[in-house]
Amino acid sequence: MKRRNTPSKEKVLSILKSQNYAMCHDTIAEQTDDINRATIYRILNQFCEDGVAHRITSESGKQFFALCKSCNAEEHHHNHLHFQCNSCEKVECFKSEINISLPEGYQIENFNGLISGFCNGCAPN
Amino acid sequence: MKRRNTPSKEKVLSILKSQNYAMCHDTIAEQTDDINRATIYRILNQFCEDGVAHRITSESGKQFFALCKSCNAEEHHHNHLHFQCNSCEKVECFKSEINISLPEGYQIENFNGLISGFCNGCAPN
DNA sequence: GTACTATTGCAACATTGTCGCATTAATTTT
DNA sequence: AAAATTAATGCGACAATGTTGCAATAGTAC
Repeated sequence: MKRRNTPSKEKVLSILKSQNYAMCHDTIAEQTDDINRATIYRILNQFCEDGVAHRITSESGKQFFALCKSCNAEEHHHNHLHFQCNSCEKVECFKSEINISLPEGYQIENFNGLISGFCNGCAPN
Repeated sequence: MKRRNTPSKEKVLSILKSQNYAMCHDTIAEQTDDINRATIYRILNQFCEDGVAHRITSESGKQFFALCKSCNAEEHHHNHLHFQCNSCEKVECFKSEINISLPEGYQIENFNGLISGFCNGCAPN
């Protein structure tokens, strides 16, 4: 299925690009002119399939999306950790890749690693 | 608030004990005699508060619960990775603790690390 | 046994994401 | 440039999962 370029996709992409944080659906929606909910979800899912963005599932189960640096539809490398602040709820990507070793016979498809706590700005004291 | 011991709690605890895997709400529910949905959720949340169990959020956002080895209400240590098989959907705890280092000023409250892929039994060839 | 209050069941609700289908519009073909 | 093809969209309904308020029930301490 060949992708088409549309104003909605460009808009969502530019919103993702404009932030240094991973974003969730509703934050993205706030910044658009009434793109339909379902459409935003579909666009985000497409971005993940195409290696444009990656998905982070937060502890509450909510999905966040961040642009990929060097992925494409064939190769995703997301063995980095994410951090979500329990106060401001922002989700950010940490740089360092973590080393994953699996037991014999296991195959990895994806890694979702999320630290939660308090970020620099929100930490008490 | 002082905890009380009830048949429902004992039942849920014994179910968790009986498995080497983390379990989700519906798998637990299947093994009980009609304990109310909400009650099971409340019991599981209590176990997490009390350091009896820990919660793993799967990629789809669904919660899984596994017994803690050496936690209590004050101290939880769950810097280990979990693995969910995309085929049989079982969630297991891996032994090795991972080393988490945070930027200056950040505070960790919890870590949710989930590898997904195919387990030994389900991996294609 | 009584008093106190944690726990339970029930029903309603909240949140988040998905899906089918008719319509619209991006892209290719003529 | 017009027609044809089909991906993308909007809408509404739905699914899945978890939470909450409230009245009834049942542990626990005395």
